[in-house]
Amino acid sequence: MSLIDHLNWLDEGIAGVRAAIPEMPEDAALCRTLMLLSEHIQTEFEYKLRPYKLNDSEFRTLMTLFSRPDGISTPGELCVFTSQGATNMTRIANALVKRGLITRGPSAEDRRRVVMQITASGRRFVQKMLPTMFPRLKLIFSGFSDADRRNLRRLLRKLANNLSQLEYEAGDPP
Amino acid sequence: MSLIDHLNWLDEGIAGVRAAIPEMPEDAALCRTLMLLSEHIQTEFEYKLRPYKLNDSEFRTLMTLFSRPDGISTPGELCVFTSQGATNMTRIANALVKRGLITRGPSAEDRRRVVMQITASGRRFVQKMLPTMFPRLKLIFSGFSDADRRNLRRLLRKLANNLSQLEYEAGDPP
DNA sequence: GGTGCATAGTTCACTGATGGAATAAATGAT
DNA sequence: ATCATTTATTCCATCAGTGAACTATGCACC
Repeated sequence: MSLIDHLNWLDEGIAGVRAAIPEMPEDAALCRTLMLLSEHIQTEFEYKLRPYKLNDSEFRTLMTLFSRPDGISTPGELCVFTSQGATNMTRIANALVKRGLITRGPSAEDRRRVVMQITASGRRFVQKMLPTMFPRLKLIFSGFSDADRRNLRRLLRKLANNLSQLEYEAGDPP
Repeated sequence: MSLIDHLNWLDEGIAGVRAAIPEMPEDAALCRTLMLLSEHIQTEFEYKLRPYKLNDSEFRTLMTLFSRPDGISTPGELCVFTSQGATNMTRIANALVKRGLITRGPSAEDRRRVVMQITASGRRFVQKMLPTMFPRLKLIFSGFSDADRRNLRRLLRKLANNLSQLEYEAGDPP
């Protein structure tokens, strides 16, 4: 079943539900569409990462370090940025250290802390691996005008804004 | 860290990567934004489902049956619609049957098949549970004009279209 | 009408990602 | 000096999801 067919079926399903519960907001379809798309993009990412024996959490962690001029961060900080628990971050760090992509050592200033830093080898790895994702990434947005991009960005940010409110109002865990 | 802060940080991160690898498409930020939003929406859904002891896979399966006038489907069909493997669908069906929300029996026409049908109790359950999700769902899209909705839908569909092509061209598993 | 192949579903054993509680080391506050 | 807090790690548990083997049924073809 193609993604488009799936979306069409989704709309039908929502319509079916609304036949029984008319108060159901149609926005549910947009939510599900978003989630379905995200799943596919995620699959796409993991498909490109598999040959490099990286999962997405490890990839995001490595990329966060790569994105910094000094290539440095701490587990606690990376937990926040990559939305991972501390337990996981330890495991991710183990994996990346074992592969020589990062180093891990105690911090000089605060010896409770651990400093993680991308290695030269890690940088080379990213330089080599990342570009292989570009062609398909471009295809995903093929046919998008600059206006489309701006529009999508604006709408997604609007959504993000509302979601933030939501979390605050209800005191949700995440 | 709020979602908006996270998105801003994400943009910075991408900018940092582009400093080292200028060919990196900025669309990566849109991808990640989408994924991040989807995660939050997912969290939101599961937050509302937890009190009912349902996970999202079970919920989607139940809703698919609910959306049909006759409330009937088969495991195979539900696998396609809910993007689950057959093994999982068996487990999901087990869980829903045990709770009396659906029935499961052999098909009359084709005795290889199994027929899953939502029960009256299952319908009542959905009627009671689903509306509790509406208020927050509405908040997520608060401030969205009809034009915004149409626009978002259009752009997401465009994305879906491109993603479909992608899968076809590369012969990916999903 | 029997043989062979395809389909549908289940079972079992496994993986892989994540989470929680308890712990250790270091820091800071009083 | 002591106690609470922060940071990271370890261990154990969970949960969704997967792959391979198996069963039962149906379909096609000769």
